Parts: sequence; structure tokens; C-alpha cells
Amino acid sequence: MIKREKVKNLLAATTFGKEVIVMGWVKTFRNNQFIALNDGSCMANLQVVVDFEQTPDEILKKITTGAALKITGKLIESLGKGQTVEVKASSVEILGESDAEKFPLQPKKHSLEFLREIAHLRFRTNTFNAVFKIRHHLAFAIHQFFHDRGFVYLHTPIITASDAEGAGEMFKVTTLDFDKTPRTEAGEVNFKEDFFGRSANLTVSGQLEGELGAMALGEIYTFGPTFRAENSNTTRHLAEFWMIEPEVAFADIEDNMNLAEDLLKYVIKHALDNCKDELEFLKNRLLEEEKNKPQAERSELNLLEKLNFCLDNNFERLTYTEAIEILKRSKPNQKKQFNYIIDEWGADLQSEHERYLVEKHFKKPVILTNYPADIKSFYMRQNEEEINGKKTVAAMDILFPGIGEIVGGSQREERLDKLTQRMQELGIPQDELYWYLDTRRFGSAPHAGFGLGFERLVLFVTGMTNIRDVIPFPRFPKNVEF
RNA sequence: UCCCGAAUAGCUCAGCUGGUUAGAGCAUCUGACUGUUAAUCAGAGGGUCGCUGGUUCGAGCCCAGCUUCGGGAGCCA
Repeated sequence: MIKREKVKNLLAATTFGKEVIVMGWVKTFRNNQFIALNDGSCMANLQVVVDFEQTPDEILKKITTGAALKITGKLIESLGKGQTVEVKASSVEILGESDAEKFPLQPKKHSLEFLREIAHLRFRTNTFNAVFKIRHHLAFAIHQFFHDRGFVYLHTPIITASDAEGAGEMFKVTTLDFDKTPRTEAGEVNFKEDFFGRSANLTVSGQLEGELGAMALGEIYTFGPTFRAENSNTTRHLAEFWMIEPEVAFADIEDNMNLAEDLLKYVIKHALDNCKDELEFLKNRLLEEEKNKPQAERSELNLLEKLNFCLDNNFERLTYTEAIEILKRSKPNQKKQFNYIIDEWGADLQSEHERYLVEKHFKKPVILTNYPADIKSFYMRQNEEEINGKKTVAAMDILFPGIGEIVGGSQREERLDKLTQRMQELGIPQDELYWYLDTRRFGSAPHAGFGLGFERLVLFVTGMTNIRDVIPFPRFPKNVEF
């Protein structure tokens, strides 16, 4: 058992003179005397002062950036400027050496692109230290939010047989030998001989299973990894990402919007309250970065102001139809600056349109509702009213500045006849989803839910711009390192 | 997957119109200094110019293909 003090606690100390043991990694070693030591307990480093005249040379030589140390010494009021406390070391033990010629991190600013290549070491940097602390606090806040409201955390399967949801390309899960796959008489791969006796995939969404839970437990949420085998190469997509999917019985689209807005505000508030140092650091990092940009491209609000603005204002709610009217009349549309010109109702909104609404027109988060049925999923509830003779569904998407769609949800179609009719129109096999349809056969009830992309939330809160920088081990096309 | 751009020292980048021995800052190493704050000062080492092929008397530079990375788009969360 090692009794050690954490840097975080030592930095907060108000009484001095006691003997302490502290362990951590060297950030910098200045003047052969001053070690900036970090143990991950907080962003700040502890200054350790070494008496170089009393310390053997072979120890001093091993105090290099990245090395792990055990320091025994006295906690004192700092003799120098720049910090209030420091530890005067009586002994320095090298726990783990770090060859200075080979350790890739230097006490200087690195590009995020470079750090992405050494993602196994990037945790050692201030930026990623902050990002992953915030990620943790956001995850914790999400559980807290739902738990406090009586939601049940439902673990939906990661391996699934259903591939009928149309949420995207799926990864196959198989134990078949690729060199000699069993074949049917027709020459196709015979999945009857596979591990599960049929073809299986990694889940693209826990929603359908979540609905099963909601139709008994009342209010559930999922929070787990999901997988999309799409060849997406963007700053907003991952092949493996985490999603939060609440599902609420006896709720309509209005309740759904309120829940989503409350959740987002709650977790942002939680981060502001619990990650002050981290957010402050990231705010300054962004400001520093924007100095190199032309005035017009700099953000009007800094990171903290942006997050507070989110808390203080209601999200703008409008229907798809209203959005189309705004876009039609918008300058970029009339001047034909959009790549896709909006000329008629029914068009799918491109990210340039979403960005215009959020970043130029309303300048705050926007909730869009009641989309045309044709551009949305089969399980969304069909509205009674029709626009231009076309059906709409009770869908709602939340759009965030800089992120785009962060939440996608809907009231679900609870009427069996309407649901099966829609499935037929879209060619979705009903026999495969018999279990889903059973919820509509036995005690069907109005219900609603949504999916929140966790990494997109972390992007927004941290102000990072590439989704590969807010998940510890990003998976994307051509990359499964670590 | 499509469009655009990039790849030169460990990192960030410069390299002129194709021309002899490819440079800088930081990092590293050696020495000096010793209350520093990305310490400072002096010196040294460090390169298959992404890969393959082509054009040329001659290619880091021009051309083609490939790979990877970045920005944008699509698919979406």
C-alpha cells in the first residue's frame, strides 16, 4: 500500500511543513532543479524542487519529460513566483524512465493531427487531459439526469440480428472461416453454420429494443456504443461512437423536445460547474487558435460564453415547413449561394441549410419538427394534417452551432395498421421485426424518444472541432489503431 | 465515396525559374549557469525530401498511379 498525496490536494494546501509522498509524470524539468509534476488529478502541475548538489547525477539525468517519479519531500510555501506551494524533495525515485530522445511529446504545443497519430500518448497533454475529464463528467451527468427522473438504464444488445432499421451500413459479426465459407445450394454464404445460426451484426441503434423496455418500464434510456460501417470521412462521424437513447411511454413529441432540451442544458450546466479549470483551459486554447484567423472567422462568443448562452436561452422551435419558408427567403438562397437551392417543400435539408438556420438566422440551438414523411424513418408517427397533400411525421431534430444534428428523435408510430402500412411501402420485412410489432399488438401506447450522439455533445462542450479528438480511441475508415 | 489541398530532421515549417554539399526555430546531446516558469547562453549530432514509376544531361521541385493526412460534401448521431 502506497500512501501518496494527490497533486490536486497539495495545491490546495494552506498548512505547510509536512512530509509528503507524491507521484506523477514529469512535464518539464527546468534549471536542473524544478520539476513540473502532473499526476492527472488536475490540470495544474506541482513544482518539485530538487537539490541538484545532493542528488546523484544518474538520477538527475533520468528526470526527463514523461518519466514517472516518486517524490518524498516537504510541502512548503513556494519561494519563487508563479505558484503558491511547492515540494522540496528529500528523495527522488525514478519509477519509470522516459528516453528523452525517443519520447515524442515535448514541452511545447503540438498539432492535433500529430497527437492523433500518437493517440496512446496524447492523454499526457493538457488538451486531452481536459477533453477526457469533461467527457467523463458529461457521461456521469447523463446518468445522473435520467436516474433522478426515474429512468431505467437499459442495456440493449451490441450484437444484433436485425439489419432492417435502415440506420446505416452494419459491421458483420461472424466466426466463419473466410477461406472456406460454408455455402448453400444456391451458392450463398450459409449463415446457418455461423456462431448464431444466422447472420449477425453490430448494432446501429438501441432504439427498437429500447422501445420494448419503455413499453413496460415506462421510462428507459440506453447509453452505449453503436457502430456504423459507413465510409464517412468527416469531422463529425465515427465508425464506433456512443449514443444516448431515451424512450418514454405516454409521451408525445412536445414531451420529447422538452426532455431533450432539459437534458442538454442539465449536462452543460454540470460541466460548467464541475470542469471549471478544464473549460477555462480549452477556452484559452481556442482564443489562442483564433488569433491566427481573420476577424470575420472568429467566433463572437468564447467557449464559456457560448455554453452559458445555451443555458440562458430557449432553443428555437419551428416546423420543417417554417424552416423551408425562411430558407427560401434567405439571402444565400436568393443569390444562389447555396450549393443546393431550396425551391420546394419536401427537399431534404443539407448541412449548409442547417448551418444557416443555426449560425446565421437564429444564432442559437434550433429544434426542427414535423418533417416530410418521405425523408424520415418508418417508425416515426404520422401526423394527421398534411402539407401540400404530403404526409409529415412527428420527428424532431436538434441542431447545434458548429455541430449540426446533435439529436434526432420522434414520437413513435403506435398504431399497428399505420406502422405496418409504412413498413410495406418502404420494403421493411415485418416478419423479421415481429418482436417490435408485438409492442403495437399488445397494449400499444403513445411514446417518444430520441438519440443523442455523445461525441457530438463532447465536441460542443469542449469546443474541439474534430470528433476524432473527443473519443479516446477513434475508429474510422482505414484506422483501428490501439 | 466525391471535390480541393498537403506530405522535406523527433515537432512546426522554409526551400526561388529543375542545377553542385537540402535550411531555420523548437526538441535532443555535450558544456556553462543555478529560484526557474515552454529558463538562459555556447557548441554538436540529426534527412531514403511518403511510396512506385516516368520526363530530363540533371528532380525535393515537372508528370502519372498509389498510400496517408487535412478541409469541404454525401450518409447520419
